[in-house]
Amino acid sequence: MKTDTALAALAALSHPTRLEAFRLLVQHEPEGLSTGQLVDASGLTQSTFSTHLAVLAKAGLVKSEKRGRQFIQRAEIDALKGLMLFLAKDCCQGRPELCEPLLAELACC
Amino acid sequence: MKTDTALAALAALSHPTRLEAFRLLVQHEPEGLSTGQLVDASGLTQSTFSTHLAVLAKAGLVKSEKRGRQFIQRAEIDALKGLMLFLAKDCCQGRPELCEPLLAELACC
DNA sequence: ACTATGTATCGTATTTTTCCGATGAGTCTT
DNA sequence: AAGACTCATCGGAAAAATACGATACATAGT
Repeated sequence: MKTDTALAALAALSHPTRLEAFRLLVQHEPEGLSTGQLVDASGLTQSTFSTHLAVLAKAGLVKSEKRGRQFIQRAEIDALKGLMLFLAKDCCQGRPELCEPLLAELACC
Repeated sequence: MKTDTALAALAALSHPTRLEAFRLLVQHEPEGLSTGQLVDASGLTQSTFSTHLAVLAKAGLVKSEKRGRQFIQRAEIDALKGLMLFLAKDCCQGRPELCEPLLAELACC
């Protein structure tokens, strides 16, 4: 994952509304949720949430698929994976010993 | 890791200057780097970089230790670990099967 | 065709972030 | 004690993010 991509993903997830939406979408993999359901869950205006969604989409964290007259939003697990790998490489590259405890904790889930 | 902590960490890392500084500090674990060295590497003004550093510190990603008249900055690997666990739990909790490929890739480092 | 529905986009006001120079508070050297 | 050094913080300007209502556009149902 390129640095710019990681930066966009970090920025996208650094907002409460967007992080919550993304987590919600991850929980609803692989069926996804319609934009309207996400708007309802957010408690925000439709237009405001739409711009948030656009940020997530631009960062590659969410993909939408048109179904009828609504859009089904789905979390891009691969993008999350890519972001985590990017972060992990910060400590793993050159310093593998720093990451072993991390991997041990991750293995628990 | 609490959601607010994760949000602060994500926001802190979502800026090019701060991400680069953090990666630099991780590479220099456990000796750390002085604030001045980080300023030089950033190419920014001392004051501007200082505010960036404060963001990283507030998010718990960097700890500083006074040594003589300079401050030695060190990356808080545990905070990074916590953030990665936070992100991992998004997909692992309830959906362990989504994380297995992630763990496989992480194991490579 | 007409109307209702679901969502994106535009325009804009408010807030927040980001950047800088200047200043201030410690610390070392002489 | 004086001067040089390291870094944080303040004040303010410029840029970006965030929120909203209004509008536009496509699709579904009648």
